[in-house]
Amino acid sequence: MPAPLETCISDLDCASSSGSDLSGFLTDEEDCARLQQAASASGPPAPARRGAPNISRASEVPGAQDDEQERRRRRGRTRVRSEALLHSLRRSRRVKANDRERNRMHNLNAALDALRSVLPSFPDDTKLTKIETLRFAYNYIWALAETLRLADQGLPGGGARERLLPPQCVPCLPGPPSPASDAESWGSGAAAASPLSDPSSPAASEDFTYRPGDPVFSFPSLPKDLLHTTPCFIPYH
DNA sequence: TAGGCCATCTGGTCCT
DNA sequence: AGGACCAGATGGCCTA
Repeated sequence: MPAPLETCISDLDCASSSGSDLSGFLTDEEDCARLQQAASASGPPAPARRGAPNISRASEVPGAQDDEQERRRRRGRTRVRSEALLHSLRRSRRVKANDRERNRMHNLNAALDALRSVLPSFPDDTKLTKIETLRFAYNYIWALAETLRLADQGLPGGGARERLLPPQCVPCLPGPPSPASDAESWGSGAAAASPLSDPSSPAASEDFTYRPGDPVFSFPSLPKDLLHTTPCFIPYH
């Protein structure tokens, strides 16, 4: 036979697993108040009360046996209350931890959004998934670094950087897509298109799969061979 | 309807 | 002790 307090606690447990919206969730104070109210309302354990007159006050029924019963009842009440408060404390900590975790994930998502915003994308309303954002950022950084490296090799003195990567091209280089020509320049697919000479290329180790027709980012001023070794792409959604 | 993506909850672990 | 971080579980939403 479930006591009111147990019912109350199980209600709280149910609330904790009910889903994402915590707007209707009990606050810590509400938890405590509710639990304490339930504990006091439930009074002594049911078996002690059953079928007996009110003998809760020791002064009314003197005697060692009754005193012992009263002590047991009090111990029981104390134990129930401490368990309830412990439960409430745990619950309160859990709710706070959930809140922190939610904020942490929101911050992480905000950082991902910031990363998306500096990555070239096409079409404009395409939103990269998290994993796509990370992979593409990896590729993009690799491509820019490779651009600088080749520029330095070809045109020592540093002027090449500005010529190859004018400010307006960083970070949004793409321009109008030309899937057909790009796909052609990539060959018939990722595997066919990338006889990668550079093992450090992201494409050499990742499962990037480019399909003909996918929008491909082309770097207008990049050497052609860099295009072949730089699988920057945005997959269709 | 299955699969992918995502948000959230949760308990464990590590760090300050 | 409390917070940050992490990974697993779960359920909702969307799309092919």
